[in-house]
Amino acid sequence: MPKEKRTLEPSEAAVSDVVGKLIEFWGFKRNMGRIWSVLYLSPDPLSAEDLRQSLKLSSGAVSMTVNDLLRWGVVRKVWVQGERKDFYTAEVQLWRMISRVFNEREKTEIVMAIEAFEEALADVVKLRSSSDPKVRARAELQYERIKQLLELAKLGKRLIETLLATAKIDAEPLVRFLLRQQAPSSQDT
Amino acid sequence: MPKEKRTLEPSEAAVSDVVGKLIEFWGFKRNMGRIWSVLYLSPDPLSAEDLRQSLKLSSGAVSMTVNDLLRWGVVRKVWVQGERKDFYTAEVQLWRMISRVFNEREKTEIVMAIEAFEEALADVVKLRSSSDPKVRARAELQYERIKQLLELAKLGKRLIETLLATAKIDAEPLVRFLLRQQAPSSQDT
DNA sequence: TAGTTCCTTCAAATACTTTTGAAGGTTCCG
DNA sequence: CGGAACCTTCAAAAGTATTTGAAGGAACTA
Repeated sequence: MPKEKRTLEPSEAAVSDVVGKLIEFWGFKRNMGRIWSVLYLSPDPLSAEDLRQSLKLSSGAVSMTVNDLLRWGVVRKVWVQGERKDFYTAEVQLWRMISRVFNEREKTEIVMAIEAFEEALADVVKLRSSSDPKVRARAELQYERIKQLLELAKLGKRLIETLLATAKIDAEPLVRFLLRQQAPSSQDT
Repeated sequence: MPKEKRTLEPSEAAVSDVVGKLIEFWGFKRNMGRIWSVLYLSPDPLSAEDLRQSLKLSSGAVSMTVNDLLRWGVVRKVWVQGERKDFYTAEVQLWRMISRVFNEREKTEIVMAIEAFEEALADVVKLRSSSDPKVRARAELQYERIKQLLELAKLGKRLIETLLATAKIDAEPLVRFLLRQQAPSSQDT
């Protein structure tokens, strides 16, 4: 059993850093992205110790971060023949991962926003029949504006749902739609 | 000149809190969302002082946050007849706002990721012709995986570009596409 | 049972972000 | 010029989030 392996290739380090940044930008912990990437690029499952060495993390950090990843379903625990410790692999189906996250996080978030906007809208509606013309005018404007927000949120919700459906049926509506778009004039920033 | 106005209606507070949270989730400062919302719901331009009182912020926070919003082009400074201080209004064109942000932030982010993936891919390609079969196999796998990431990133870029185009042409391809989807079975969770 | 190995937990440490408010600058006005 | 109103800046404070590593527990082996 080799016990050497500890450092990442430059390209592996680069990828895990980029994914780490993206994922952080995305609202997760950077190390979640880094660990996932290392697993994703590894031909075989890795142990917590491997990850600890590759990414220079503390044992606690590896344990906690890996558990986060397991909870999000983007990493899996695997049993390796004759090994006592746990090994991990990355979920390689990118769409699946993304849809899981969208479903649990983005969707929840937006659904809550929609509800809140609806409530606010209901409050404002009451004021639209106020006897005070000033109040009425104000309510009228706010009604329109909140409605805009609500519509935007609903549009967002639909976009997310479309993405989710896409991930399930795999590469269906949205992806097709987007791919169809391709080949624009020529500009490439 | 009335000097009373200081507190928000419950519905205003609710909306600004929701938008604040959304915007924070989104990677901006919560107060950016809160201030923008208050302006968005106000029939007329507000001064820094108005904002300070409505949201119980320090003068410094208002100044800095409003400047952030101005820089992002989602709030505008306006001159009010016979007033010495500055007044502000919210950009009300939601699509415009969003597209501006997407263009400056998301797109930059993803373009950088694409470049990094391409570099990593180039590195790995070199190893594909190694004489060591182990190295070769590893490189082969990593090549495929990084390519997947790259493709995903490019898909993301296209999605963003579609959104941007949408905002310009206003309510064109994507919005239509999404609206077309509408009217599913009935569930409204 | 005792000794290993490994994983998890959690309080403390560190690092990062946001907010505050006082100091300083600018503009305007009398 | 002097004072008032306003905006900005920035160092310090407060608040969050992340990371560490030592302690403890579980599972296995001999």
